[in-house]
Amino acid sequence: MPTLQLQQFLQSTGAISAVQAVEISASFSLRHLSRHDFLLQAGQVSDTYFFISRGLLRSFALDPDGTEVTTGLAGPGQVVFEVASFFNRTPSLEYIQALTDCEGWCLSYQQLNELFHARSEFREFGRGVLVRGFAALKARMLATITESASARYEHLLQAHPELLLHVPLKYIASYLGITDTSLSRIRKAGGKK
Amino acid sequence: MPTLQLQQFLQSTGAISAVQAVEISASFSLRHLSRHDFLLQAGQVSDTYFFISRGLLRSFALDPDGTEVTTGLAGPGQVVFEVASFFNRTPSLEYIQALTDCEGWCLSYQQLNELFHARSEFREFGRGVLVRGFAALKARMLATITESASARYEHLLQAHPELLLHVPLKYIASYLGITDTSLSRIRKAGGKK
DNA sequence: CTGATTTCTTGCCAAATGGCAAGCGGCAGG
DNA sequence: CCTGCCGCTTGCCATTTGGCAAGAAATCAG
Repeated sequence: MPTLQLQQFLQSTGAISAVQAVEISASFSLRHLSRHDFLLQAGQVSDTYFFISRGLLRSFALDPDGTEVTTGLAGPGQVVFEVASFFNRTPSLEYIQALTDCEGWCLSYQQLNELFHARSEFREFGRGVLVRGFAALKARMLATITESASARYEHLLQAHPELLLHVPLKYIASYLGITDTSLSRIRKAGGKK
Repeated sequence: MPTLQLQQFLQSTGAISAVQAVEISASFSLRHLSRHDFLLQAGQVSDTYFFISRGLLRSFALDPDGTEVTTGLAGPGQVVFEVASFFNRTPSLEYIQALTDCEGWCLSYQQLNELFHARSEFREFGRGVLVRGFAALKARMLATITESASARYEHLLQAHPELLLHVPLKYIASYLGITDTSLSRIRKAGGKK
């Protein structure tokens, strides 16, 4: 099984050795998602810790009016799951949906917990993933406050140009905190910021 | 020592029993901060896991222009530390400063890690704290995108009316993602949102 | 292949927010 | 005291962003 990407990911926090990564990766199971499939729906308890090896996923919530708000975008090399729902075993407020056909490796809550108990290095890794996600969200929050919409768009493009190929404009817009109309105008204005 | 608040906090995630809370709380040491003291400065490695028993603290970052942006506000019953710096042992990008005289209980990184190794229930607790903080930040991010500035202000007031007493307007404004001028106008407009 | 839907753009105007500067009032330190 | 800084407000106007609607373009499903 081509678990190389997964093994590299397991080593990415520095807590897990190459040998350990091979052993741990054996606990994951392969899963495919078709475009538009939901990995998680609001009301369910998130029970899949999903490492993406191929494809793009989007998480979103509904605001009081029922409008979808994109809360996250993820591609190969990232894990997706709803942190609060997964660890607290509470119903999720968010949806996670495949934007393209996807392939990845997953663990259930129970499997992850068993690994946590059995392997302290995997615990460390798990914490590292949480901390990384936390820091990324803080950075995004800060950018939302300090940068203009067009600057945030430019940065997203530089960091993840692949998104533009498969993610409808409106999803990117709500991720950036603006409307699709505004994003269209920002793109028209082009490089001149 | 009046560690009651701390013990209650330790029990708040459900992972730690009352008896365990008493034992664990003994590892914390009391610390006082005077108004304007820094618990952490940018460039330092966050090494204090600080549970607030009295007083208010503010965390902030500097944007490229050198303007302070309030990234967090915390009071009694909350812990403050810079997650990424603390766990990754990297220099912090943020400052944490006392807005009023403060009292609280703290652990160093080493002490916290020793407790993690010695006590699985404290590990669970630690994860719970991280997850809680993560969920709170996600909620704040979502509100920043979906709600108007005045709505965000009203909600902050309802949730933490005590802040208004000790936190200068400009700090609250940058926490909400607006200028102090705009916040002043929002307050003038009053209840009518 | 083709009709239907979704996605994207654009024009017009309104609403929200920012930038700057002046002014006021209180509080702190000399 | 009294003086100076700090915090807050306010007026004026510019900029950003949103709401709505129409139309063009791309994409999807049968």
